[in-house]
Amino acid sequence: MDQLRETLKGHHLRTTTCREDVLSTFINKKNALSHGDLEGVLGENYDRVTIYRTLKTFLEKGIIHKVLDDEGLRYALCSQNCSEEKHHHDHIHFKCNECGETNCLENLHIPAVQLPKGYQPENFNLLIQGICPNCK
Amino acid sequence: MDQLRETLKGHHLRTTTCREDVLSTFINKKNALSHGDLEGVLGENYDRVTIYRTLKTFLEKGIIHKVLDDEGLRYALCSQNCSEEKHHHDHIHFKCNECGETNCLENLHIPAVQLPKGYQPENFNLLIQGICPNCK
DNA sequence: GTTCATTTGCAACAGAGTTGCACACCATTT
DNA sequence: AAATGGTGTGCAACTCTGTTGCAAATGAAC
Repeated sequence: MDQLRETLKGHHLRTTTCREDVLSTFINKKNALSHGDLEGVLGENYDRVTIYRTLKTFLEKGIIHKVLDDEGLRYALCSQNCSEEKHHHDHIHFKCNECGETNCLENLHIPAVQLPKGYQPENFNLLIQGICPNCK
Repeated sequence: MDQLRETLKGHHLRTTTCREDVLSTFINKKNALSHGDLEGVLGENYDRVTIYRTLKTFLEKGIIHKVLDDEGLRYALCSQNCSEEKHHHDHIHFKCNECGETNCLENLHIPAVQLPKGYQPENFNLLIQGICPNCK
């Protein structure tokens, strides 16, 4: 519980129950979550709008990052300590076509790609879809 | 013009003016297009809903595929001849942070990634964001 | 405990995408 | 060329997702 407060403080955020609950939901469920997922869990306690704003704040402060698949937008915890200034974002995400869960594969790096002349890459995002170990 | 009819027929679709126009828009503009983009070009001639349904049909038949970036959903022509049964989708997309355009990099392959045990990949989607040659 | 800035809830709104239904159109048959 | 049947289109209404403005509530610092 204090862990939550620490994290929030570390990112220069006031501790509020909503923020604590959203953060702990991310920590407990390990996979990427959509706004709808969070609303499902916390919707009784907090307003839709508040959850949207919490996500937006977390994004800006570098606590979470966006995860995209063909179904839409989700969010996941940043592994490295991202901050407002510096986001680390060369992610590999694996989406299971069976259970629908999306997870960050933290330890992997995206292999170098030889881009055609003139392209100046800034960040990389690899989405792999398939079957996850749990569904195999 | 006959080219369009051929393509539609090849995917078992009736030729209608809307489908021809949507298809030729994709062929002329080479980058990925959102529903909104198409509505901007063709909205005077066709209903919003019709454009949605055309996109859905094209997706199902394998004429176009989804492209996602942090701003939302777009569509681009399938390079290979995809069909209803078989989509070929190991794509690299490059989104320019300057002009906002997203393009498929057709000729590149995604290098192999060493996945942890138990992960069974089916397809890969790499989104690279940065500056494109035109905006450099 | 008071204070002030920040956060929250509510209501209203905006945009994206969907559904049902009647009419129009395409391709096929005669 | 006209009739036919199945498919596609336009319209209206709706749902879902996300946003904005404002007043009331709350957190942190004094």
